[in-house]
Order: sequence, then structure tokens, then C-alpha cells
Amino acid sequence: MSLRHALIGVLADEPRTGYGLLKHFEQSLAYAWPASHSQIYPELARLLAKGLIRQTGAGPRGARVYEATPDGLDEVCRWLRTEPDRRVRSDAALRIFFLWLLDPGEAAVFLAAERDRFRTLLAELERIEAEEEPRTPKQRAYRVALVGGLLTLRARIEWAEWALREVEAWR
Amino acid sequence: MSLRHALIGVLADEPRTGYGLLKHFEQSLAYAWPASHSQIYPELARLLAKGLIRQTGAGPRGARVYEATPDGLDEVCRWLRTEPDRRVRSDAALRIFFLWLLDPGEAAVFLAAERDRFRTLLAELERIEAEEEPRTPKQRAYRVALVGGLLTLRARIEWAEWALREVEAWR
DNA sequence: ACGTACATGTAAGGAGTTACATGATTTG
DNA sequence: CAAATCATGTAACTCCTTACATGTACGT
Repeated sequence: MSLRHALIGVLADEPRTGYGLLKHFEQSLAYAWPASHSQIYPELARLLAKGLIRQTGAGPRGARVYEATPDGLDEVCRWLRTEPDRRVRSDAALRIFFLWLLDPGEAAVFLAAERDRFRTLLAELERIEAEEEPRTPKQRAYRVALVGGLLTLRARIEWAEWALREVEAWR
Repeated sequence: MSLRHALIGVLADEPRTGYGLLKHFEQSLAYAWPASHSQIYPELARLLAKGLIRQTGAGPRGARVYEATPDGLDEVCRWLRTEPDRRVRSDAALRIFFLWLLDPGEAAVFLAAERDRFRTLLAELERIEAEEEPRTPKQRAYRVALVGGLLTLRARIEWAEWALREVEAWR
């Protein structure tokens, strides 16, 4: 359900091609909901058939430009008022529970990799944060999501640093 | 891949029934990897067929008790040394990007619900934290996971409170 | 000319959800 | 004796991943 609504939601802001949507997912939405082209293109065809989006034009190389229809926008707003599915899966977080099966040195390698990944991602988000002041409503919403990422990552880095000191004591 | 390894990993600590594993997932692992009985039971059958777990006995009501085999333990450790899949999907986090499609009052309702959910979850984790001192290696690993949850939730609550003040300014 | 990025699609298989289905034991 | 919990399974469906597949336009 999430992917189809996110696609309409992005198209509610401005018309885009399937490829444009793909790139937009890769650049920002992927932090919350990764999606590949093999999922996006068929889903766009379904949304088109249901009248939730429509094709407004064509670009070079056979690119199709879509935009959200009023029905599509209604559907997104209805979705936003429903209870979100709070289940989250994180392979990396799951592994923490089993670190005791490795020797402490190997557990430390894992935690250091986590910390480094968080740091890299934080630097990336801080770069985006510095890029431009949010002005439009959409930009302000994206900024709210961005700040969520920043605060969460800083907490995760703090945790990873603490956890590394902790596993030192396991030796 | 994650579920099958997590099942072996839990059974590496002590023998359990399928139902016992289900309850254990619901109580602690679900924060990182939710799993339902309709996934767990068939997966146990597959792990048994592959020799990664074995049945050690039977409890009342036809319950089957499993434990990890040495092959299973090797497999978990191999898994722990591979690169984790860092993709994470969060329906709730995705919705943030589309809050500008609602009016600010409705966006605030969403954010307040998020904040409340985080607070409830934090209280739950703090209760678990206070329960007992970790003593065994397994308990220490679980505590590392728990502290990760605590720090992350506190950051998410801080974010939700900031975001609520932010959307007030959208009116 | 060659490589990269643009642009779209399909197919097979694996993972996960929801619903259907059944029965035993304990607790009030 | 009724309800809750224990205990296990299957089936249909949806979602997602990986791989296969094809062609266009642009920059160097």
C-alpha cells in the first residue's frame, strides 16, 4: 500500500516520469521506503488504469510524464489519515541480539561498521540540510523528515560508540 | 534470510518450541524483525530438513522442542559476518514526506500520535531495562539492543515534539 | 566510437500477510 | 463449561528482489 500512495504523493507535487520517480526514491524516499524500477513501472501502470494518476505528456526516449488526478490526491489524503503500519524490519538491528554468538572482537567489528555507516549517512544528511532553506510546504515537510533522520542518526552513533565500549568489557 | 538465521540464533541459546519462538519474537525481536506463526512454523520445518536445527523432545499438546545443531550455529555465525542489508522500510516515516498534503491541523494529529506511540514504547523498554541486570553473554547482547531502542526512541520523541512546534507555524 | 545515463518493461522466485483450519490444556 | 491460551499447520495473495531484456540520447 505504501509504495502506491507514495508514488501518487510525489506526483501530487509536480509531474514526473517513471524514471524521475525512481531517482527521487533513490535520493530521498529510500531512507524510509526503498523502491526499485521493477516495482515502480508496473505500479504506475496500475495507478494509471485506476485513474489515480494520468499521463500528461512525453519526454525524450519514450519517457512518459505522469501527474496525480484529483481522485489520486483524495486517495493519498485518505491514506494519510489511516493508522500507519508501525512494523519496521532492520536486518542490522536484528543481528545485535546475536552478537554474543561471535567473539567480542568480531562483535566490535560489526558495531564499528554500524557506527561508520551511521556517520557517513549523517554527513550526507547534513550536506542536504545545508543545501537550501525550505520555502514551499513540500520542502518544509521534507525538512521535517530530514531532521528526523538527523536526530535518529546522532542517537544511533551515540549508541554505537557506547556499545563498542561495552563489548570491550566482554573480552 | 534474516528470519531463518534469527530462529537458529534463538535456538542456539536454549531449546524452544515453535510457539515459544513465536512468543519470543513478539516480546523482543519484533522491534527489529516481526514474524508471525504462519512464517515461523514452515521455516522451522525447512531448517529441520536442512539439519540446521533438530528436534530434541516434545512438550504437552503436541509441542515440538527444537535446538540448534553445530551446523546451524556455524550458519548463524557466517551470517553475522556478512554485510547486513541496511534497507529499512517504515510506513510512518514515509508519510512524513507527504504531510504537506494535509492541512496543518491534521498533520499535527499525525505527529502527536507518533509522539505518543514513541512514549508508550519508551516506557515499555524502560520497564524491561529496570527488570534485571544482564548477566549472561546473551543478556548483555540483548541489553545492547535494548539501549539502542532507548536512545533511538528518546531521539524520535525529541523530533516529534520539535516537529509539532514546526507544523504549528504552518497554519 | 564508446561509455554513461536515460528510460521502460517482464519473469521467476522468495518473503510476508491474512485468512482458514484444527485441536489440546488451563483457568475462572 | 466457557473462554483464553497453548500449539501447529496450510493456502491464497500481495509485495519485493534479482535477473533478464531492450532501446535512446548525450558527452568525450
